[in-house]
Order: sequence, then structure tokens, then C-alpha cells
Amino acid sequence: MPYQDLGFETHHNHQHCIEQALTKARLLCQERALRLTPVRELVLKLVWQSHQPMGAYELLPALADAGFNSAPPTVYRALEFLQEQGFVHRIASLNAYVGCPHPEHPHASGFLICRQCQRALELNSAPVHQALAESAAELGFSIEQEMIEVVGLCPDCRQKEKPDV
Amino acid sequence: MPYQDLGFETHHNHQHCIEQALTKARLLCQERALRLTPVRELVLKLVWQSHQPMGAYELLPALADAGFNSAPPTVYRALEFLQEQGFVHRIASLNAYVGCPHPEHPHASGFLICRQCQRALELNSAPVHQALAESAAELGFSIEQEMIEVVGLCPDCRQKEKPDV
DNA sequence: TTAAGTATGTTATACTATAACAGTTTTATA
DNA sequence: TATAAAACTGTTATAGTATAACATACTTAA
Repeated sequence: MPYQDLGFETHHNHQHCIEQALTKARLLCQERALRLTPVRELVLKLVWQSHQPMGAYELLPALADAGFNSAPPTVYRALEFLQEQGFVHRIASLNAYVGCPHPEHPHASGFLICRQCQRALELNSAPVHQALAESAAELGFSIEQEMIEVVGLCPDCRQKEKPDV
Repeated sequence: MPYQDLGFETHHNHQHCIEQALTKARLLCQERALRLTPVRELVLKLVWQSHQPMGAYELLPALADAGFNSAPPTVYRALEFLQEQGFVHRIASLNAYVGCPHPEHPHASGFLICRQCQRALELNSAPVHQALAESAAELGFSIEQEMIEVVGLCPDCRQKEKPDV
């Protein structure tokens, strides 16, 4: 079984997710001698408000409220930094960004995205990764970056759609 | 081994790819009682000009040259139709579209995208598909749509970067 | 303390995609 | 065959996503 993160467990303590993400980011920045500036930290916190990926433009009002410049480049720069450090991932099929629960080591990102509740669960499946690596190797293709985005229904929403099953 | 399409074989007869794609599309439209109108056929042909995914706006000039309206909705409508019929796929990470060599049956699309020459090879790997299905099932997630986009170096471009290997 | 490097503010603009409505062509049916 | 319904295309406008370019401010190291 792929190791599982919270996200599809509706009643988890999400405050804990947020705090853990911020703590890890602060620590890693210190280790890497990088600056988790106020804008960057705020953007990270905002992205972590839920397990639903957020669009860049959705973040701007909150930046304005916090007294920051709220023009697009501000948030895109912060997101770029956070992505480079592995603190957030971009989900291409949604043009949206989501916090990463395992920023301590770089990894291929795969997501299970619920079309109903919009939550995105990061999937870290060794078998998927390996199958992909083998297929690519057979074709002589060397992998540098993997994007896996799977849309469907999460357990909660399946239950709600078919309560009798 | 996943069954292999042309695409990373530089010297294949690409005219053949194009003709085959158009023939298949005409046939399938006839079977499905759908209309492969001149705009749609032209867009399909343009997308198939190479194995490099093309942006929607890149197609507009050629539409104009052919005497069609060249406003964005024209090309987006054609692309929408072609996608619904499985004749082309959209590659989310590139905002671009590429012809599908196997439109006769619907399938999850996976791509190996070369960052050097920009060619995209459609990957149809049963093992990847299955590993993904199993991982999702273990989490209670039901898959409806899969997007796999892998960036790296194709065999040709690897050769050029490291000619001595 | 000063220069170099890094980060942010600000304005403008590029790129990607769709809404909405008008006009035309095709198809099915009377 | 006439005609209504449906499907397709033309056209204008605008929404949504992302970056270029340059000015200013802050941080760090020589």
C-alpha cells in the first residue's frame, strides 16, 4: 500500500496539517540557507488552507488583506519559490497549486483529484513509479519529471453519490 | 513491452502518420454518424503536422490561410470535437494538443515528452495503468480519468547530448 | 560602508480559453 | 418539397492564467 496522507479523511485535524507544513518549511529553509519571507510564508499558509488546490488569483485578495502587494507577480514569485523547494505542487490540469506533505525529499508528484469535493490527495505509489520507469526505459526514454493527475471520486463522495452501496 | 507507436523514430514516413490519422477519423466519423467538417479535418491535419504538440493559437494562421475564420472559438470548437472523439489529446502541462494514433477505442492517455525536441510519444502501458488502478482502489478512490505526462529526453536527444555513451 | 545579490513593488502585456449571440448549413419530418 | 429543428460556424467581447520589464528596497558579505 502506498503510504497514505491525510486529505480524504474528512474529520482530520487540518490545523495540524497547516502547522506541520509551516514548521517543515521553516526548518528546510534554514537548512538550505534560504529565506522564507513573510510573503512566501503567507502564500504557503494560504495554499494549505484546505486540501483543495487553489488558483493563483484566488490567493491575491488574502495577500491584499495582509497588507502585501496583490499584483499577480507577487504570488507567482512566491509560488515559484515554494515549488522549487518542493513545498507546493502545481496541478497542471487545474491550473492550481496544493501543499506538499513531504517536502523533505524531492519526488515525483501524483495526485488523486476528486471531481466532487475538489480535494487532491498526493499519491506516492512505488509500483506506479516503477511501472512508468520500466516502460520509459524500454523505449530508451530517460525520465526527468513525472506528472500524474487522476480525476475521479474519493471515498467520501462515492458514499454520498451511492449511499446504498 | 507497451505497444509502440512511431514518433521517436526520426526517419519514419510522417506523411503516412498523417494520412492514416485522417483515414481513421473519416471512417470513425462515418461509423458514428458524425460530421468531419472541413474545419475539423483541417485542424486535425494541422495538429498532425508533427509529433510536437501544438498550441491552439499556433493553428489559427493556417486556418486563416485556408480561408476559414481564424478567431479562437473556431479552433477550440474543432479541438473539442476532436478530443471528444479521441482523435487528439490535450497535454495539460503544455497547453497543447497532439494527434492520437489509436482513436478507435477510448483510452487513458499517457505521454513521454522530450524537453529537447518537444516530441510527445503516446505511451500505452498496461502495467502503469494497472499499478495506478490498484493504488487508487486501496484508497477507495474510483478513477474516471487519467493524465500522465512525463518529461525527459527521448533516445535521439540523449544520443545528441552524450554522443559518447 | 559600500557594492553585489536577492527580494518585492508596479505597470503593462502576453498567452490561453470561453461566453454570448447572430447567421448559416444540414438533417429530419410533415 | 417545404419547413422546422438541430448542428455548425462567424463574430465580438471578455474571462482567466502567467510573465516581461524595470524600479525600489532589503540583506549579506567584502
